[in-house]
Amino acid sequence: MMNRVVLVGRLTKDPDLRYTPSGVAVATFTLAVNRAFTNQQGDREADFINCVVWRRPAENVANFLKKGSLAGVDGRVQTRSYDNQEGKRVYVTEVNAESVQFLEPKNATSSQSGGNYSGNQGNQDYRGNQGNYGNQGNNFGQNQPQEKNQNNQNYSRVDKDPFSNDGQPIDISDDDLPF
Amino acid sequence: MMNRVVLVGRLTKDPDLRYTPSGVAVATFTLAVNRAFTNQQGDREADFINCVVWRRPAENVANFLKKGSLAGVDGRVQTRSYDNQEGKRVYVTEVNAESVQFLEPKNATSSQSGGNYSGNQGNQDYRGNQGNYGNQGNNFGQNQPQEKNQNNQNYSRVDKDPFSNDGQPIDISDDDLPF
Amino acid sequence: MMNRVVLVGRLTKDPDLRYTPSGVAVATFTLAVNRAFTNQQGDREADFINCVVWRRPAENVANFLKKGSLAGVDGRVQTRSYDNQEGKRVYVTEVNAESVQFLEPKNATSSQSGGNYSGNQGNQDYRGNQGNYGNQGNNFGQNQPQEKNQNNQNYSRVDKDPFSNDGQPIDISDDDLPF
Amino acid sequence: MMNRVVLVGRLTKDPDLRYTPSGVAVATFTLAVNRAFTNQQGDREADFINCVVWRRPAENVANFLKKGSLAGVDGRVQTRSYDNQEGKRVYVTEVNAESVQFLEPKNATSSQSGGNYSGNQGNQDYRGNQGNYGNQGNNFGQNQPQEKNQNNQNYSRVDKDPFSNDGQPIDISDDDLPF
DNA sequence: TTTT
DNA sequence: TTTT
Repeated sequence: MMNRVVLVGRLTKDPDLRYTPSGVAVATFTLAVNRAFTNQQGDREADFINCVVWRRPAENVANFLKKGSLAGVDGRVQTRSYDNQEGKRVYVTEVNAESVQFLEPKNATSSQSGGNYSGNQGNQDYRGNQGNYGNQGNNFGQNQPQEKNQNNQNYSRVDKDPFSNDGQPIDISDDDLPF
Repeated sequence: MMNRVVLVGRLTKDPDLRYTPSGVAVATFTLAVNRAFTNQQGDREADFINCVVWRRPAENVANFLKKGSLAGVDGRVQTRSYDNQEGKRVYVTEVNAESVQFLEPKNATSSQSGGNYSGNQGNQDYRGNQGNYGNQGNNFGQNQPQEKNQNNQNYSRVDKDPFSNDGQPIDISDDDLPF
Repeated sequence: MMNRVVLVGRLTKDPDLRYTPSGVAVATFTLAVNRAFTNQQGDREADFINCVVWRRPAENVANFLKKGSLAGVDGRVQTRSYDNQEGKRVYVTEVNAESVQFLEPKNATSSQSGGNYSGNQGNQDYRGNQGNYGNQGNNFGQNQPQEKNQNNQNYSRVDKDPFSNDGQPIDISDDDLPF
Repeated sequence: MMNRVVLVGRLTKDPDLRYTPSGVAVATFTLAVNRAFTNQQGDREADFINCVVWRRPAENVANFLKKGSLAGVDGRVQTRSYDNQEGKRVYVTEVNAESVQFLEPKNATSSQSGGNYSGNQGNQDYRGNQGNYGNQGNNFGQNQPQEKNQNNQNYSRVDKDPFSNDGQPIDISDDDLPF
């Protein structure tokens, strides 16, 4: 089967970075993607699309993107469900970002060249360099200049729905890792 | 901004065709898209992605696809929200299918060549050339052979969330048309 | 069948705008898209992808993009062939851009909000609603501030291969219109 | 930058499988993708898009696809150039297939469930299982039933342009590996 | 014939 | 050099 999404939009808020109990980074953010057309009232709407990104690119996203950043996402549409606090099954559709592209030019946040935070399709892995997957051809590892002040939390258990992180952390474990 | 999705999967149920008060066709269906990889337990999961399609292609979908049909979708990710019966705001992410491709070969349902039901990607054009929009190079208008028996309803008001059509039709009007 | 391409990259040169004998605008440009990974020598390469765009969006491209501009393209891969001056058949693969997104932020060339030049994705609609096709929700018609100085030619016959416009205009007629 | 292509079409010929001097599998094939719309003469054309796929998925393609097979490709547009026999530089645009999806249902060639030959974004690689990358969740490794009779060649040097394999093998070495 |  |  096939499943591919490409988005370009702006972060509605700073990304949210967390770690699974076993230490895997997960970042979530919402992209506002303005529609190309206007509605019947003549105004342009936007779609607000929830995105998840894992591991190294998650950390890059947390470090280099913030509210308002222009970013591109290449990934897959994913669905999951969980039982909310009222015991009702909730269905969630979101985008699993395999790579996130920073499109804020030269000036913004920090990166001097427009970074590419590629995710789990990592080519160089084939040559055996375990450990820095997702770090494809950019040098974020070496020089991470002036990182954003980040209030990223380190839960031992994080909210099942990373977008509604209303405090009570629940039950996303490593089982939710997409690999 | 950019927003593009391509999916290939199978319908989880027969598509649901409805009409807005002003007579515009809307079909909804869910595509099961098997993932290319297995989870930690070693089994292959699927994503269940809700899709909406409008106008002529909606009718083609209703006529030529059914539960289990293999179909391709080219469209956009869209989000909307509505207030449910408990007065709580519900956020929905779904795929607006601009074109739907029938991938069931020769034999199945009916179409002899694999039809392409192209949708509303030329949005502003729709007002005024009623009748052959979306009918791009296929001949579904002329020969719709052995249509599926269809129980499609014709509400004057349809459910705000077309995927949870639990009977009580609410408040989707022409305002929900994406053009 | 399905055919979808999404690209983000930079123009290698100013776009080239021409007109068919019947007055239809065609712009061509090449996008340099840097690869996410490095080659065996450790350096990052780029793909140089030829793009074609028709009608109103063609004019927008010519007016608002220039060498080095960051742009997004949503379109289809297309192939054609022609006989070159030695009578040899030449096969060409390029991207037909249905919409072009200007991603140069606020400052650059002109546009204040990042325009979206949507193209010919509603093909059959074009006959008859001349004039505002492709102008989806942006206001380029009204305010085209400080247009680039443009040396766009108006051939009565343009080169069959718009990317090798080596002077001798040949044989692209309206037959090459993708609709 | 971003670069994503999704195609569904039919193979115009049996795929061509070769090996680089160092033993890496490369398959090439051309997808005929029918256009959704008709040209001015009213007939439906097709695009003939050259595709390349590497390693394990290359072998799967060679084993399970043949002329006429319906297949989906998820990959990137790539460009390269080489000097032909007349010493003239030739520019090539093709699709690097990261994953290839077999869409021929139940009956055809062999596979009983519609295989997914995923390419070099292989998730399970992250856990260290070198050697069977690209084999994502399908079981082609174990049961490759009734393989097609294949005349696949094993050049020590293969043609620089894998699509014009006119006999004289030239100069594609491991340098052409996209990783 | 390539962009930052 | 094109597929159903």
